[in-house]
Amino acid sequence: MDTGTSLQNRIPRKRRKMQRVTMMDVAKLAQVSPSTVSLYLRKPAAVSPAAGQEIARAISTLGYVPNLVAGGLAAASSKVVSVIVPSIRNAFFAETVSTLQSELAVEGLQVILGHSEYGEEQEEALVRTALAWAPAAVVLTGLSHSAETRKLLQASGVPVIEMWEIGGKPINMAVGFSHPQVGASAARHLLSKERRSIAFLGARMQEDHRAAKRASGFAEEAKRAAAQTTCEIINHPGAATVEAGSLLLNRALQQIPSLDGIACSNDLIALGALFECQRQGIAVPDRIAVVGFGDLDFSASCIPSLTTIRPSGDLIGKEVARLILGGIHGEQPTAASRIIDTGHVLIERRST
Amino acid sequence: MDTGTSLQNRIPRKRRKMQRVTMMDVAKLAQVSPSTVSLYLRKPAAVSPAAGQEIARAISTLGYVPNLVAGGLAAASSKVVSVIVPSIRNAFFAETVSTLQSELAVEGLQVILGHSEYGEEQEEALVRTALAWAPAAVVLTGLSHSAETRKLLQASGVPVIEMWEIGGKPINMAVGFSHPQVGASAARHLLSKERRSIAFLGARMQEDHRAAKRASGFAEEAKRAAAQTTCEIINHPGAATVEAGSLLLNRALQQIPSLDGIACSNDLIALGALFECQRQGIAVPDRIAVVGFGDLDFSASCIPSLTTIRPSGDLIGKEVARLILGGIHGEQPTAASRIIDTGHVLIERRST
DNA sequence: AGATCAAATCGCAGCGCTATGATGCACACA
DNA sequence: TGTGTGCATCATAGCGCTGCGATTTGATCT
Repeated sequence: MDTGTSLQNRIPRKRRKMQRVTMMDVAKLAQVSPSTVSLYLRKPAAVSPAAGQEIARAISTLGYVPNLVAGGLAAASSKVVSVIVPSIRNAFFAETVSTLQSELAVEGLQVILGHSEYGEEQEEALVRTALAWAPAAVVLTGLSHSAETRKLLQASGVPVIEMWEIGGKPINMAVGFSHPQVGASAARHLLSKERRSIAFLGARMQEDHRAAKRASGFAEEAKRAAAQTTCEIINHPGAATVEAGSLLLNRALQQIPSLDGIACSNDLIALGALFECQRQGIAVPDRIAVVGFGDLDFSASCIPSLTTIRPSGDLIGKEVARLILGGIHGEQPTAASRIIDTGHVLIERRST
Repeated sequence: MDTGTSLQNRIPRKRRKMQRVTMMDVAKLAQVSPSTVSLYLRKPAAVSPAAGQEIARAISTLGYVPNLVAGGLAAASSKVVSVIVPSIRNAFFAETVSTLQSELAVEGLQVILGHSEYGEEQEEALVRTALAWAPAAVVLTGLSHSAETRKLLQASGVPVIEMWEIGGKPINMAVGFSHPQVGASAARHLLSKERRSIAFLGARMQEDHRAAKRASGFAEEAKRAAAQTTCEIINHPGAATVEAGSLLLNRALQQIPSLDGIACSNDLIALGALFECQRQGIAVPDRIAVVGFGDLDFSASCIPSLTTIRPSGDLIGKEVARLILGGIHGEQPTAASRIIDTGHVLIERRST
């Protein structure tokens, strides 16, 4: 009614839940200032052993859990790395993400995950929310992104690492290998086995640009290396599954009756092709030689064991982690170290 | 020296980077207060259309990206869900995480990922950092956790969902299925095929409690259902791989020469067993029937196609998302809806 | 004893946002 | 004309922490 009311309302209304244990509570119990607690948490060595012990004791008796959200806000960069992959169901990326997560966890960094499902628009939305976390770094898959995505990332000033592909110009840093070269290796291998009617079997290549590049690398090498070679690229619009492998093999046989060698964009497809051969009584490698890609779990054990190209998702994860951690420790990557080629290895087994 | 120095230092030193576009910048450009911008971002309907348009325009011209870290701090709960799985390389969990991530992304929630590698200590550390993010929910795998982990979670007041297992008492909510029942289903199926010398082949069962429960469910059902049944549980200490499947099959044959049926804790192991049978000329299912678990990508396509139990990691992801989103919208789960049984389905194929 | 210096500790001012009421305003009612 | 109602908008007070100096302490030197 009267102005007294508004004066009364000046009484600070506590929004504080009085629940969460804060750094101040720890400080109080340990008889030091909050700053010292903060310092202890970040660089324990900078605090005297006595105070450190006191603080440690207080933390454990109170069950204090630091609030990284507050820390991130205050420090203007959160201890988070945003990782965007096409699909975590894909064993390639699962391996990389797994390794990356483990390596980053050592330094207290968290991985925030997103799947683009091979869509640039989806990726853009993911990048947008990723940046909203003021992450320590953003990790993307491949070098193809929408213009807007690039702009967003560039404007943010956040370190960006593109993985699983090199060969174009990265936004900032890249860790991976050349997909055309992988295709070329597969082609060379088949040609070295005297195969002259060959095909590349891939899935979803309209969206999966990396698979498409493996395919074109394959075709170009085939054309370049041997004049009288028949070479086809065959695409399955759906996902790269074992079943797709069967389908693709049949289509390849239809298109090239004399087919004697195939390279697959994924070991799952290769496995499907192997099964289909078995079903139809086609001898592998005598009649058809098969090269896969990925060196998945089963590839060494299947029948016949699968010749394949290992891209080393593991190593990619490690290198990405190294770049991120280096950046956090203030290292400026040199021009050379901005692009890391993890290479690929062709593992010859019984299927060729 | 004199007090003047400290007075001079009173001049506020700006730490502000003057880089990041903030909500205030948007407000200024749109000629409204920051509060209105915030309101618009959270509930656009509460703002007048005119102001809304103005704000939207300002956001896009400035390229404003909201800072979720600041938002999380102010709102005392961040738009993050922390998910901890044993391993993302495992196709089961990859599937669940993938679905969960997609479902949560719709409402602007992010997934933070951690792998426990089947270690309770690791899990505890992960839970600790997870809580440091004041997440909207924490999702764990399984019902077995260290006492400290339970305490931490309970004290935090954050909603906790345990997935991929039901049958014990969850911390809060659980979505999954009964592993002993899965084992029992496998046993019943083998028994129904007149198999009486059977084995359960599992990997890493000292750490993977869920696999161990499938094994014991299998053994118990075998014992219960038929008196003259020979039944062994065979464990491989390493990871569940195709190669482990080969090894395990051989060990099983050694221990039970009359072996005529196996159940595997994972389709990868089953595939390995299948390959080993093929190598040794053992007819499947005539001599040995094989049941898997997981219904992985290859299971329908391998030779012979694999009878397996589908746990539906997809559905688990969906239900977990539903619980989380319900909680965010203020729904209080009833006692019944706290535990969701997603069941399992035995898919009979040619291997039995 | 007094001066000097490094190490340890502390106080302050934000980080960018949201929650909470308060305020302003147009319109309808008495 | 004065008052109530409801909507749109706003000002304020933090959320819990860190970065930056400033200050204190204790040891060493002159």
